[in-house]
Amino acid sequence: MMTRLFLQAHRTPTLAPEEVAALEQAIARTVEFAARRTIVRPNEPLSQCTLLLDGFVQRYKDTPEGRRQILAIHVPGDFVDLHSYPLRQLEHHVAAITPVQVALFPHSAVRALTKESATLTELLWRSTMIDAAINREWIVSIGARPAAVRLAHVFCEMYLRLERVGLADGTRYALPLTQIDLADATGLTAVHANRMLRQLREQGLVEFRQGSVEIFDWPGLKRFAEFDASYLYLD
Amino acid sequence: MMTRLFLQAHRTPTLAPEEVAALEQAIARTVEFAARRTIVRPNEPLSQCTLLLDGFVQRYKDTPEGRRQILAIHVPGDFVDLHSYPLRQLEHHVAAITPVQVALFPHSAVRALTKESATLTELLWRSTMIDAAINREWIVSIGARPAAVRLAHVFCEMYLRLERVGLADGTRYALPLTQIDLADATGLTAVHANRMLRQLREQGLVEFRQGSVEIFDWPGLKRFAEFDASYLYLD
DNA sequence: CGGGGCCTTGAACGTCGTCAAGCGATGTGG
DNA sequence: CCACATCGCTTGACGACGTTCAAGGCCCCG
Repeated sequence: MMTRLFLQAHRTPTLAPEEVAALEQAIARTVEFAARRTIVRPNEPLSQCTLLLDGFVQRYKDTPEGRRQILAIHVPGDFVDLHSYPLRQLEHHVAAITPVQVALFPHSAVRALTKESATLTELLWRSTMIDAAINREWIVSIGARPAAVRLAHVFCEMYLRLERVGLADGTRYALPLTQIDLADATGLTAVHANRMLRQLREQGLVEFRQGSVEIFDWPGLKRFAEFDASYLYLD
Repeated sequence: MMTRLFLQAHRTPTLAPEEVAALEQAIARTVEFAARRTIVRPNEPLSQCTLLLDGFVQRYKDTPEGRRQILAIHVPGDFVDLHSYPLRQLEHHVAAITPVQVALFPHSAVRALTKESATLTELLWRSTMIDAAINREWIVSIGARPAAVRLAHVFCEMYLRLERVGLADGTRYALPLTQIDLADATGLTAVHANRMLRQLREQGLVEFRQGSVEIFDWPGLKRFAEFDASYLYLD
């Protein structure tokens, strides 16, 4: 059951057993990538989609001035580029953060799934729309929240997303990013991200160390981050 | 042909005549809204999608601190909330900017369309993914570009989107926003947006006055904005 | 043992936000 | 028909949040 984590993360709409089977059978093969390896390059014709089975993946763009903006951080159970099915190519990079294992769905198989079942169509489409909802929340964070709040917000979001696929251990979870990654995701410099992380730690809210997060005070962190989970559509 | 502008904006994949007809017949009715009226409220159950026929629409979120972040600006031919079909409710506001006319597609009709044609499914899905690609580019702008460049980038984007649906007159087009709206879209304050607009004007790149934009130097503006249109997927 | 990431901290600077005031246009009610 | 309020635009002065530049430490790896 390669699709187990995906279905655990996306429970609406509910699939019939034969729809689950069809989804499972749409997988052509699995592949592994080493840490920091590129998975998809911008503007190259694509013929398959990538479901993340294990490890962490990022999507990002670089600006001509040499700044990198991370657009999304993906956890196991996420389709990292399902949008390549309707778009046919992507305008951003997709790269492994850690060593990863992925399952590949040929576009032709995705198309076949949409023909077979309107419910399956809805589920796949929905998962790309939740991705977009996360993008929107990041716009709000980067555009309207001060640095420390942005970081706190990321820790809240990643906690819920990882917890949902069974990758949180109480209030602790692995988030194998560098402070540079975190800065590139939140529109900050690494220096300032570092200072804000210290502040969050000293406030007793959350600690980020060596790629892992420990939440000391979940209600306090949520309050500080102005975190409202409705954008994750967990229902 | 209510769907004319939508099909003009989205030419890939190409529909067969009967698919165009099916799309057209999925419209239940048209409705008008006065300027600045709310069209969709967050977290309310939705049963239809809204295609913008005429006028401008914004999507936004408010933070507890009272800052408003605009997430998207929609022009005629845009489906402003097609994502409500798979999501069933939205986590943000949708509101008219100007007086608008919209066409309503019941979710049941959208579902029927996805059953009828995989190509239609792909087209509708694709339009929501282009929306998401625009969200991503806004993340880059807000996260990694200085104020003046952000504004210049918006003017480039809106020019191409409006030009595609025949709403640009040479290098001039209507963009009926206030400076406050522009600031809320770019993560700036109105005061600073005002100063940067003056700078762009004095640099001879672009002028924004009374809800309309005139581009004086398109190549220069594109260069200044680091504008790469591939995220609009115009093919 | 040397080199390169990554993290950490300090100091100085600058972009952008805040506060404040004034202007013109619009609209509403006395 | 005028008085007054409201809204958007504009500009100045000041302050702050975040960046830049710089240096040093730690750790891993070749």
